[in-house]
Amino acid sequence: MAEKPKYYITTAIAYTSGKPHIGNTYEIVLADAIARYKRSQGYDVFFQTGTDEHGQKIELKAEEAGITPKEFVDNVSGEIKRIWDLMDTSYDKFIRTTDEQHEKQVQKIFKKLYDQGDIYKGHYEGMYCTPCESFFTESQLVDGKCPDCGRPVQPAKEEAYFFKMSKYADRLIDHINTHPEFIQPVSRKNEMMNNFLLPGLQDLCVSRTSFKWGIPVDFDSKHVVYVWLDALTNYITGIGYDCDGESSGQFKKNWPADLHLIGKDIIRFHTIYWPIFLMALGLPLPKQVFGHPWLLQGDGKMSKSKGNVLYADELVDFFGVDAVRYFVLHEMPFENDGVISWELMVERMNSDLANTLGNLVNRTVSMTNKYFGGTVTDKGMAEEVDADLKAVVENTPKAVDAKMEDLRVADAITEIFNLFKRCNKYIDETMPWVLAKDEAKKDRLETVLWNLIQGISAGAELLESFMPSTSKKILAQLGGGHVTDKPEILFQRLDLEEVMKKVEALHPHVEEAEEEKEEEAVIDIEAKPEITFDQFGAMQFQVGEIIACEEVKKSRKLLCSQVKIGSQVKQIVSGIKAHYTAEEMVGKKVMVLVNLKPAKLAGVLSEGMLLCAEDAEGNLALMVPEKEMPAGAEIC
RNA sequence: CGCGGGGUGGAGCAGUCUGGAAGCUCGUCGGGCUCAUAACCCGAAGGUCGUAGGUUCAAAUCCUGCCCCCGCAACCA
Repeated sequence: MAEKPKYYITTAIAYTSGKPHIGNTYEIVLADAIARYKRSQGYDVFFQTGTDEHGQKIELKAEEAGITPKEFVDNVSGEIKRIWDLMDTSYDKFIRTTDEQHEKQVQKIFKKLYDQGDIYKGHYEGMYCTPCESFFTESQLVDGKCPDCGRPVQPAKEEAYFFKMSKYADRLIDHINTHPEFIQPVSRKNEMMNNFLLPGLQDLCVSRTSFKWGIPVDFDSKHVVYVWLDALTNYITGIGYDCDGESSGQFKKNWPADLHLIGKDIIRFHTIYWPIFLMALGLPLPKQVFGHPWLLQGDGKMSKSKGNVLYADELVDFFGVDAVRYFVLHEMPFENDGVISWELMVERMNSDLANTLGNLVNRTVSMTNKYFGGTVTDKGMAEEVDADLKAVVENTPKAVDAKMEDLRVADAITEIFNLFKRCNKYIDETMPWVLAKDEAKKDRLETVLWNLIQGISAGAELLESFMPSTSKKILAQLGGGHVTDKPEILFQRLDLEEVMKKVEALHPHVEEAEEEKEEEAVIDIEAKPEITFDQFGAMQFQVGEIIACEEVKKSRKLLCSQVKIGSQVKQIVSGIKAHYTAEEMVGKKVMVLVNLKPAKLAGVLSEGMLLCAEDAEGNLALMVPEKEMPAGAEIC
């Protein structure tokens, strides 16, 4: 009565700031394929996904939309769940970080870690955006600026709770070294070690006071729990972890997780902070974290501003659920980013799904109907050519298994399609239509069709993990020897031009973007709150003459200029190396914000700011006076 | 000298750890076949494996320099 081995797999929980694009959707489909495969192998699988719903960004988005944060996340979380369901994913639990059970546990965990001295109160020094009244970590900055309003941020302090990362660093380093499979792909391991662990881990700030939409620290109501401590714990709270030792049987059975499937951008959180939190809680670490690559749009990264974002539901409208599943799983290599575009999608659809697979099923069903009225059995008239087919049929499950063991899902699918190709070849080798003309070869013909049906069925069964409904449809059509009388077209070939026309109708942006360049580009940026004249008056602008300029060593973007303003000379560092050389800076008269608090950039003191205009591509242009003006002239 | 990944026929990728005749899918061209969704099968053309050197009997693979691209990190005051 050996129990089936358990397998606990999770995806990262999706952040509810907006509708997920195909890249996000890839992750859930990948996880689903692995979960289904493990189930088919007899594992007792628990598959968890969900949504991460706290944080300032959401608070702001809700405000913009004029609804409460809860209403906002209810909407988006519902939308995400709808897409996960649309993609036919077989998750067992969809957790939301706003679930009462989760929130309660996070509070308890925070308290426990505080009581045992892993969390202490201190001061947070981070980058502060004054207009937005928000702190950001370096990693949240967009191009070094405030991710919300795009303005520069300043270093500042606020009271905060910290987690003593350093206390557990050695244990983590040891764990990573002794468990080479822990971080996948292995190339990521070095990145984590060299960048974060070996130089010494800094303590992590685990609370915020600058916004409200989070789980409150119950013993200090000014603070909410930092989103990562909140989000990561979903992996244990979702299966019934209890901080007071009352964890559910489900938790005891499933933890530690066998696989955390995440995007490569958040590997750091999952291979450093999360393990350390677990150590602090006295829990075992997950067995494996796999940071999968990204799906990118052909002509550059997906971004909403470029208008080239692909959404799962839109793709499904064009191609159907299983075709989209097939594409994302097949096109995504193991270690490098994959590419998706309408053209590639149509190509895969036509060549793999319609031609190789769909047509194979269709021709097999047709022949079985035509020659045997829809029913064949094994007549045992084997010939030499059958051997190779049978060998492939027999070996494919093993090959698939080997690939899946290494999480090489794309390769596993390729193995299955190789089987289908082999079946197509078998038809040409045996030429059933020739056999059909000779009554004496009737039994041989029936054997051939039987072999074919066996082969295709074997492939279809393997396909269940990847394209569940297609798998069912094929098996139903073949019926183990009693085929349907009318083969249903599994995948209809698509005409690329027609598809592109429809896409064009849906997304006219491509043309618009070109027109914008020809006519005159206009840029709308997010409006900032109104300021008073006094606030404006607080800023002092003057004309400055650049008398010397050099590149800042060890920096990619910075130029350090000596700027003459009246009789004094200020040193100003600017991130404009990509747009101006040091030589061409010298002699320019530019607009300078003079009374900005000095700060160090790359260790170099900067005592002001050179003002630039920036276009949509991030090109910069220094502001220069339209007429000759002396250095030091006030700008008002 | 911050860390790391990448540059392989027209397109998208494997191969690099463990040197030994450059592979897959699509596209192109030619042939075959007609059961099938103008599908299927066979064959061919097409690559100095980013670049310059080095090690070796032998280098896409190992070593060194350089040039591009991309992540992370950082520093766009």
